[in-house]
Amino acid sequence: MNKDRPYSALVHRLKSVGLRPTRQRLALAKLLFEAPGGCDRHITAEQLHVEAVADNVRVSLATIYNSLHQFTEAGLLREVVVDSGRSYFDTNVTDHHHFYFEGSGRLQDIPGDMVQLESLPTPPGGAKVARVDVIIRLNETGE
Amino acid sequence: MNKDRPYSALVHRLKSVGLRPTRQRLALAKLLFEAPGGCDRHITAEQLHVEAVADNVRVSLATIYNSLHQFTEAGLLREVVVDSGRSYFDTNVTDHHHFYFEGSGRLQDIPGDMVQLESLPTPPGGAKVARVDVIIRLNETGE
DNA sequence: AAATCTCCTTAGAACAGTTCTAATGTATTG
DNA sequence: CAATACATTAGAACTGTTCTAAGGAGATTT
Repeated sequence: MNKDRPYSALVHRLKSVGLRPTRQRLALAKLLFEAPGGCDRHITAEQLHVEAVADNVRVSLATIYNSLHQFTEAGLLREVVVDSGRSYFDTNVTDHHHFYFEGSGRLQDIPGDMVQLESLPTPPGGAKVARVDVIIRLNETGE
Repeated sequence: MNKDRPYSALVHRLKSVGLRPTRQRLALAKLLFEAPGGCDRHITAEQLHVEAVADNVRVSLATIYNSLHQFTEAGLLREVVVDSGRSYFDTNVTDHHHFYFEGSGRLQDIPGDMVQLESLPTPPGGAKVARVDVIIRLNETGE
């Protein structure tokens, strides 16, 4: 498809959410959204930093955190909290839930329509539901 | 075998899960399980430490962490992960879920039977379901 | 392209929550 | 009561994240 042409899909994507398409943001967006294999990713800041460095992208950890938060703010990523002390960022921003492998710390998507919630209780005190997270915590047996 | 006088229900409770009823553990158990009001609690290590000190219980933060983990291990507490960077411990170990007020960081129980999950997907690779967490994240409107 | 403005990136320090260490203290056992 | 095994402690260390202040780079105007 298109390579590093000035107006690649990523440049557009960043601009459309009000973010300047800087070198760092583009490189990170490429790693996040155009990973080989194209599947959805669950990545920590540290992991993304390692990937960036391995890909000869000179980027500081601070920028990784800045970018991840900006992308999340812009709706390009979703933050998943399953483990205190680590934040995962999910490139799948559609409605879905997660398996969490407690042994390895790995996350796996569950399509939204595979978990049916009924009789959701009314939020107290006029609060609005921001999101419903369903996390199925798994213990690896063997593997 | 009848050496233990029923000095308190808490002593018994600790012994029955294989924990020595030391002063510190007893004091913390009292704060956790016999709080005035008797309602279920969602507490962080730091909060419990403040309460202990306020109650003239001399206990170090390290012991708070040790005890919270031991209690959790023993099934007396349940750890709830809703926010990376903070661990909540829940005195309600029955099957239930949570409202999470994102603004204030407050947790509120939802009885287990008020959330009906159907068509739970099969865990991949022969993994066992350890627990299913449902977290309804709320935005406070007003206040 | 130069000037300019604004935003971005950076290294390292700072920070919060948690765990570790190793010395001392205490409940239990014999 | 002595011996033993486990518990507690203060503080250091560690991890993941955020902050700071200075220089760098994209956008805009000339």
